[in-house]
Amino acid sequence: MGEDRQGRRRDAEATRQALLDAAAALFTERGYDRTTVRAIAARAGVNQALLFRYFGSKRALFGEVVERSGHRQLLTTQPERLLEMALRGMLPAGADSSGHQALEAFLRSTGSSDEIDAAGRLLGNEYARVLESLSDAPDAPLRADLVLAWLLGVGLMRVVVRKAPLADADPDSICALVLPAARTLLEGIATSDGKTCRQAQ
Amino acid sequence: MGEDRQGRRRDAEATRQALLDAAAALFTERGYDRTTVRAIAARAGVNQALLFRYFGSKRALFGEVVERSGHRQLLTTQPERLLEMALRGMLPAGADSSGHQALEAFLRSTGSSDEIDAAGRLLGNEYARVLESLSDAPDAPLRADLVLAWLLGVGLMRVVVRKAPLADADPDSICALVLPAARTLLEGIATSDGKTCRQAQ
DNA sequence: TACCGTTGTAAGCATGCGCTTACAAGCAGA
DNA sequence: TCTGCTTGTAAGCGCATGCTTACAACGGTA
Repeated sequence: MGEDRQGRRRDAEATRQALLDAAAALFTERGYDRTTVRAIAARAGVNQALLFRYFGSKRALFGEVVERSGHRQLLTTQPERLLEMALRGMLPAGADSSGHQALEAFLRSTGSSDEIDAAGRLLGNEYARVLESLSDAPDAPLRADLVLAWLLGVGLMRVVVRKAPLADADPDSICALVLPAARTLLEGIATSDGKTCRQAQ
Repeated sequence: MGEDRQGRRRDAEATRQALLDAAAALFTERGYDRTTVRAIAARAGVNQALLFRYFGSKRALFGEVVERSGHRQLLTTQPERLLEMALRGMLPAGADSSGHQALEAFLRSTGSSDEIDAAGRLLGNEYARVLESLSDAPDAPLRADLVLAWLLGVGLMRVVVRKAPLADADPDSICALVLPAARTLLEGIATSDGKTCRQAQ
């Protein structure tokens, strides 16, 4: 354990980044509650007192982590591809485990505290706004939320509950089932009584 | 606070039930980590040492709670109605807050520990088996998991993240959007290329 | 070289947690 | 009434946590 940390021995910015990276990794792996400041400092190869010097508190650190990786991914993904990218980000089969790390970190941290949930709400708002832009329906915001809920639910079952067969299914099969349904939901035209025009047979 | 607890002053079965009820309520409200054994005992109006006498550990208590309310709901709901009942159970607008409490308790507790996740997996298996029976598709188990994931995701956004507009939408609107799509997913026949037969308009 | 703010360190404080222990009070059978 | 098991209680143990403090080492500047 303990990352590199070679180079200049005294470099505030470098240790800040090391802490940020270590925190992102641990929050993603274990969630907020089960990640201790001692573990973060240890993985970063840094004295834990520095964590408080640079970030003030564990919660503030979490906020910076989510904000950083959340924005980073949203900004580099084009809207039409967000749905698939986010879904595949929930399916840690591919090597690109860093993709949409923020969603996973948040997923493992739900219910830890009101501030954590609030941070998640902000992140969710950004994702929803993008998804919403893909829909013409009058209730597009609600539809976007439902799609986002599905993404989170799949992630929940897959990475934290690890329930078979979902946890073992290959990403392509999942995408083949989820993406068309999600797109239908986003694109579907609502009738006056609130039901989608497609009947439930 | 402290529930009734009148009647016989010394009644092991009654205090066991009081603890079970208090634990169910608190786990549902706050999740596993944020619920303390002291709080459970206090709400039950019982000395906390008794909790350990009767259940051995906090985790064992959680297991009994989930098993009890999970089974109870599953046994009293007919398969065809499970989907709607479980979904509405996630939307705590109606007064029937006790419905599918187990799913909500689990939802707020994900990631607390491996044993907790395992308990959730067992519960999920039971729900999935019922949902799966509604589908004729060859990959019915996976489809059932995806539907269950959606239910959990909606609950996550609604009760723990409380993200608008999903959190504020009325249950009927949500059902009108989710149920047809979920039923389509369950009933839909997969074509050779993996897309459902119903086209996206 | 002498200084001084910045960066790093070791130790510990206060708190809340799950859980245990030692003991009192109630109740049943003799 | 006496005995012995069951039920309830008060106190606290040991530990891990987030966070703080007092101090040492470094390195640029004068």
